[in-house]
Amino acid sequence: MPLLMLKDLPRYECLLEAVRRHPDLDPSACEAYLNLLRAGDEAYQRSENFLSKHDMSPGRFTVMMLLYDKMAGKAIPTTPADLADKAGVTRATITGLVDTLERDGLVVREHDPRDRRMMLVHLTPQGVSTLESILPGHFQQMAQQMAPLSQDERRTLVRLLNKLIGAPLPAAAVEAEPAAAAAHHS
Amino acid sequence: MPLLMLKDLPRYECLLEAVRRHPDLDPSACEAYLNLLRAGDEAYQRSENFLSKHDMSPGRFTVMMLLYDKMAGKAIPTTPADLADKAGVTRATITGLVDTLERDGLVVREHDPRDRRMMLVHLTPQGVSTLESILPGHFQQMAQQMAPLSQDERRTLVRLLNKLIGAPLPAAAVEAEPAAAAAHHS
DNA sequence: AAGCAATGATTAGCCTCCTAATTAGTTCCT
DNA sequence: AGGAACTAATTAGGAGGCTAATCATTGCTT
Repeated sequence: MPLLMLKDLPRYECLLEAVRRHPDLDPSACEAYLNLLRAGDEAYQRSENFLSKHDMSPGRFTVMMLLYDKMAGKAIPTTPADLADKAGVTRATITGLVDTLERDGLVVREHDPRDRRMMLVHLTPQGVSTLESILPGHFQQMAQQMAPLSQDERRTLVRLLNKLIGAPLPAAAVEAEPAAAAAHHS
Repeated sequence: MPLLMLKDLPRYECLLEAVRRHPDLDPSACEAYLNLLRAGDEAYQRSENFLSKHDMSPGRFTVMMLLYDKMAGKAIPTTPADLADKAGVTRATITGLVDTLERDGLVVREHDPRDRRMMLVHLTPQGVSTLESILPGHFQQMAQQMAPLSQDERRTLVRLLNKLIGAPLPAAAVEAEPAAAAAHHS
């Protein structure tokens, strides 16, 4: 949830004024950027707030969703490394999340019999039923958050956001950074 | 930076398929929601990444910006409570951030002479110059992130996001309220 | 067959955020 | 004047991120 942002976004006129002292400031970019962060943060926090009522955090929920076979309602055994990869966090983070999920009886770890370096994590029956008790509310919650937009507006929003997602940064201009972070070496 | 989300967003067909088992799922809402979170997170992380090169975090940066008089380039003394309020975090969080900023010589704390319960935090000259050395890059960074969108698209995006920001939640339905989905009482 | 590099998971230590409890100082009320 | 109630800031402890270092197992190489 940790965003930490301005509670009140600056008005557009203020941005225009600020350009006088800061010629690098692009008012329309800044406005779009701040609103994007604000909207994303708000959506995130609302979900987090919903999940917390079920003793769940976004991280825990994500892990459980990854272990859950949506169609069959079954548990899929998965390695921590795979979970980390799919969730987009480090393995160390997965270790911590699985620790608490296991403590709460929602998942179990066991050694992969073929390669004892690996663990296999999967939902317990209790984990499955807990997850299934949360999902309907979670879906409703998403639907409510997007309720202010019509189908058409949602399509437009998705189209615009997709222009931003994964857009390659000019990299050179962001900072003198030769071939480091943007490279394909994750 | 802590978001923890699916690295690969589900394709729309998958969402349609999932509706079969989960009737509460609204595919277009879900798609819009996931893309919003993804785009917001990506923008946030890029900024965080930029700031970290200057030994700065979003939290530290926000505090410094709040202490900075944009027009005059001066330091504005502010109480921790006021900072917490404007930044949208708790006072305890501000205490921690100001601790490290003070340790690094970027801000100073002093007692308010009128009311010794209160502290006044303000930027040091070093804090001002550090901030001013970061700002141009920060502004460029925002501009680059929004570069894929035209002026018109930015306006549209802001308009759509504003429909979401601060939209009142039906509240009743978000709470644990299973069957009565259609009934919105307030 | 023994050693060494690679791979998977964990641990350790740090940061930012939270809530709840504590400490310090002010104000208000007889 | 002396407490009671309030308000500001901090501390304590927890969660979830991160990176870097460590431990365990595998498998390759000689």
